Amino acid sequence: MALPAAFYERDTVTVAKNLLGCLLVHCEETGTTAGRIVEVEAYLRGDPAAHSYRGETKRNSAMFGPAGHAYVYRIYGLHTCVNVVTETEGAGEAVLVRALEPVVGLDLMQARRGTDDPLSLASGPGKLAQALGITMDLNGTSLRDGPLQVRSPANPPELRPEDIVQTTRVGITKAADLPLRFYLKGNRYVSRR
DNA sequence: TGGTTGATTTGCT
DNA sequence: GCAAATCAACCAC
Repeated sequence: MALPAAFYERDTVTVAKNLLGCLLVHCEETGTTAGRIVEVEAYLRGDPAAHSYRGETKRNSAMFGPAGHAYVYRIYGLHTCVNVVTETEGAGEAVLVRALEPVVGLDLMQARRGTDDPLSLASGPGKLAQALGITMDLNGTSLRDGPLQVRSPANPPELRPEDIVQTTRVGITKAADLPLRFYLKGNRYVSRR
């Protein structure tokens, strides 16, 4: 089921850790695809690596919108990345979803990604967006009642603190030393170890 | 208004 | 290991 607004209206690191194990679901006419979130990164206020660092712009405006909505952006002209907006409206904080373990609609994901290897379907921010068919028109939409949703699994497995690895973020040049990346320990679908 | 830049992926050396 | 692909947004002039 969809998560309550209060889930997102907490400090971003807490939300990031609690998103691990949740499902990211995309429902559309073509079919439904979904995956379990196994890797995330937090982007905070005052964080030089965050898109919100220099204030609100046309591109990052969704990051300053209400918590529980999506911030979707395009990178390198060809890849799309998905964020979960957190904290309070105007904070400019979000969690980047970096990897999924494919759960629903594997055939559709394989067709979109052009590969059969389950380990390559969604093990990266650009890959998972492509696998789920996420496009820029989902930018700013609600993750609680829109076509793209975050849901709690039917039987949430118990997640202990020692099951989560905390380390530095991937692919950034600024604030590269901050330990704001989180992933499920030992999970084979994370983007890199 | 023009030059620069990525929260990436892929394929080739 | 490294470079290309590819473009909208951003920022300095």
